[in-house]
Amino acid sequence: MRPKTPLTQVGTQAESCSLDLRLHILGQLPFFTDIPKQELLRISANFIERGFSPSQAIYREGSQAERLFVLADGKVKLLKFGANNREVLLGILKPGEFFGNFTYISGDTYQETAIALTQVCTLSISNEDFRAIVDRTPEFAIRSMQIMAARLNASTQKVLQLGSMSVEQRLAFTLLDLDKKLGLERAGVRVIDVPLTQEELASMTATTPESVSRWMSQMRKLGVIKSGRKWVSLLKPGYLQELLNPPA
Amino acid sequence: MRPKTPLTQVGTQAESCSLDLRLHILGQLPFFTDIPKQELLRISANFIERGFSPSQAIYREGSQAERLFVLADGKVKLLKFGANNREVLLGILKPGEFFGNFTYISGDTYQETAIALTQVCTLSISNEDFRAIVDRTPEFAIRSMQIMAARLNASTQKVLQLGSMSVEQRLAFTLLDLDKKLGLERAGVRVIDVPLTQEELASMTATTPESVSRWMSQMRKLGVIKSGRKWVSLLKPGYLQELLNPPA
DNA sequence: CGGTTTATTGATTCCCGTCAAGCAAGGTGG
DNA sequence: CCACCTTGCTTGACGGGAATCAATAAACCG
Repeated sequence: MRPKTPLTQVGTQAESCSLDLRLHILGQLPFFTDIPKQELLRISANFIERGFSPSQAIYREGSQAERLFVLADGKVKLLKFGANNREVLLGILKPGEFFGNFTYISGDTYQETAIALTQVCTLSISNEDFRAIVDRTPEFAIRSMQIMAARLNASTQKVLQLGSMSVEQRLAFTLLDLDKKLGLERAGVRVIDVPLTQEELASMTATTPESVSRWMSQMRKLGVIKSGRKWVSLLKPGYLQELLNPPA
Repeated sequence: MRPKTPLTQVGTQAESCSLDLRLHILGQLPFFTDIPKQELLRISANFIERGFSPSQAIYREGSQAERLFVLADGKVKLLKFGANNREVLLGILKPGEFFGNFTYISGDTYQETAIALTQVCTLSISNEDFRAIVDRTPEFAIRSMQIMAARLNASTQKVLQLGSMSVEQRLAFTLLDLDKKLGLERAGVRVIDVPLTQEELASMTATTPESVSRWMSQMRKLGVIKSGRKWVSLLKPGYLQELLNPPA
């Protein structure tokens, strides 16, 4: 009933990632298409890479926001502390996504905490370098705005979710969302490829670990999902989708 | 117990605002400080103005997103439909704020609906003109990003609110927030200067009109607030602030 | 002044959070 | 390889906060 984790495993490597990776990663980002090759080389020279181990903080809410990060490898969670000592999980990032400081307002601080969920490799650029690039590459500015717009939409989506759905719907929605973003085929079965505890799932959906567990047990009995310690797999996404539609 | 509305009244004027307003409004925006005078003139020439009556839609979620708006006068609400036919109020804008389409992705649509709460005057610029300005004014791009970052923070704040507070706390928080943003002194009393129904307040806080009414009745008995049809006034903001702190 | 919108209040139901106890999995070290 | 300990998951019992249903009243508008 509870198989071993089917998620992508990463050996406990050194906490840094290969230099080769840098240009490769950056060059493939949709973000940089349309950016002249020469400019790209210049830009990539400004990035530095760094590795992190699972559960290690990449930066914390409130500390000096000095860099803009690109996730090169692994998974990262963004979170923030809310009222009543509750931790709210804002989102999960996969390779290629940007996080950290987008704006460069002198003296500004990070608005949330970023923590590695797996072995992680990041590329990052300083505020100053970022600003310099924007100044000489309008296309870069537009792209940045598009990314921020996408992030804003995602956040708005979360507001909608929390503001209009029941716990069950939020869970269904969140699993479908995670599957769409992080799902992959593993031995012929769809798996959400990120190690999430039920407590983390609870803090994503504004509920409690107990409620998550109860609901997942139920879904497991119905054959809608499979799950184990820190992993979930969707067998009948259609069933979850149904839950989101008004019941009549 | 229920005095007449103490809010700012605007006569039912023509649905447009004076041409003089244009440069005046734009010139005073923090957004445009640091932008060369000459460029500012050029930019302002691209804006067109338009007026709206209370409850009139400025644009709707899903329709072609063609313009970026600046609110010149009046109050606007942004909303979106969530699950279970529930309407979620995302925010309230006051003069000087930007809304509409920030990004110019061809074929993109507005992500939310904007509705006038009062008589409203807007200035707006087309996607193309906006793009042209960004291309030749990096400072403008940075400013835009800062605005988007601020919007993202506000949205994140709302996620935190919905994800970690009780109904009572959300109401207290929301009133304090509205007061900070839209509060003014009227006959020696602080008033939240925007006509909001309890239903709208409910859709801002993810609760029901009944719960809002009950809580407000209670607060009124305690002398914490005064309220009437479509208006609220905070007498003891400190009391509301207390509600937000962990009860021990 | 009639009609519509908005606010109030009570009765009732139920979702889901809290508290509590026990179990399974995984990692570590002897 | 097993004992041990930590971390994560499961399940039950219980209570309360808040949604729902329903009816009335007050405020506003033409």
